[in-house]
Amino acid sequence: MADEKNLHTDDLSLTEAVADRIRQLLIAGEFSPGQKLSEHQVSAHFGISRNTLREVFRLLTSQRLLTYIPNRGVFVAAPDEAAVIDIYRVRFVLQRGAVQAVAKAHPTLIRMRRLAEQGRELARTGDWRQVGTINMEFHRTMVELCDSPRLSACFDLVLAELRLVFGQLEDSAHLHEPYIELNASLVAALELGDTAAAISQLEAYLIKSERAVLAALQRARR
Amino acid sequence: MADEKNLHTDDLSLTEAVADRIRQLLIAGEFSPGQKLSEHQVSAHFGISRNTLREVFRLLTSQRLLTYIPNRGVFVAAPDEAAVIDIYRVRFVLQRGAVQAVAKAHPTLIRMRRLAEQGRELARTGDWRQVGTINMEFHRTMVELCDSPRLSACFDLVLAELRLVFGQLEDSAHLHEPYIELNASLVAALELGDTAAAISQLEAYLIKSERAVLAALQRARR
DNA sequence: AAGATACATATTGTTGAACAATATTACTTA
DNA sequence: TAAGTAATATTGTTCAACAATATGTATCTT
Repeated sequence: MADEKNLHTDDLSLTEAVADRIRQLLIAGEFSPGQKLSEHQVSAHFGISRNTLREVFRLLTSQRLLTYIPNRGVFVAAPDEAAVIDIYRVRFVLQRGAVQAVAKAHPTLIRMRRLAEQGRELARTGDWRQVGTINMEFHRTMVELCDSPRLSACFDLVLAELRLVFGQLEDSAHLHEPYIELNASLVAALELGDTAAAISQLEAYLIKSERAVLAALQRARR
Repeated sequence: MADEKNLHTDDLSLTEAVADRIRQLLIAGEFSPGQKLSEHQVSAHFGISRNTLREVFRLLTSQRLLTYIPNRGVFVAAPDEAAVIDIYRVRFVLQRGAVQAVAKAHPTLIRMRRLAEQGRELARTGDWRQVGTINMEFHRTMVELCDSPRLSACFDLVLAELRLVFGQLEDSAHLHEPYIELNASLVAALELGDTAAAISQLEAYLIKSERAVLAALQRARR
């Protein structure tokens, strides 16, 4: 891979800039799970010192994107089946919490509707990568219904982990396809204030999605 | 304050050991909120290098116990009213999620019952610091009903933040007193499998507790 | 006296080299 | 082949240095 240097900008410290960049790469699946990241190599690659890189590693480790083994170094996280199950458990609790917390006519609902429609359009064009991005954004927005920065931060972490899983899969492309319609009807239920319906839609979505991810993960591990 | 050195042990890296120690101090209210922590001073205090300390700061910042302002340094977090409100929002979503997720006769229920009783006994002795610790432990355990390491981790973060708030208060002593009985009846409802009752107990608890903390915080800020 | 300016000082941001402690690899020998 | 040992590489941590930014102080102006 070609070296990347001068990531430093005015508003972002070098540490944060490199952390953002590595997070990007991780989410995009540019590393293989479990791969070792040597301090020497990586610091040379980004043209930064080992000391600075170690701060970066601490940051990403606290976000569960890297795994840290004392005296052995830092490795790309390799979420296994248990991790996926746990991630979906978090999603269920947080997203159900959002549905139960939403006041009818919450302004954020409008953004959700727009994203749901955007997903539909993109699905027609067949740009599945984009569909995935929009789908994630849809669910992120759902959690913002809670108006809770801490819940949103927690949710962002697990979504990033989930993207790490997607990066491991060969065929993550169609993983979002069947859910576009579910998103739309979920929004509809929320707009009507029909909490019970929204929850069952959500639960259906999460169960299906979890199964698909687990299956794809097992296929990939073969 | 007397210097503390040689925190290094076999199983804990120096960075982690110092992070743990500072977290302890923060939770115990040994620093004042908003207080600046200078790299020079603190690294000298613990007998570690600035580089290592910076890793520590990154860890604690990611746990919201410290606040980081670029080029200005690191400060003890000073959770305000908005933070408290948000913390209780997280608690409600996570703990309600736990109540809704619990299978009857979950082994963890036994630990909750034991903690509830322990709280009762300690209340009689009047050791309010211990009562507070046990109460926290009770609620931590409740979230463990989810069997989700990620949810527990998230909950641990907000509980630590909450303790930071307590540290700011003059009279945090009796802040746990009225809730001991509520904890006991909450366990009772869970053991009976009466989810609805458990949720309303929980909600009552959280609302009262939130109000008390907010009031005490405003008093302390005066 | 209040406010702006410029200088001096302290703090943070980052680096590179160094060395001890721990892992990994390669090699030797039974 | 297996075990043991030496050689090598990597991590853990420190230190000293310097640039960039922030803070404090003395000075000047009106």
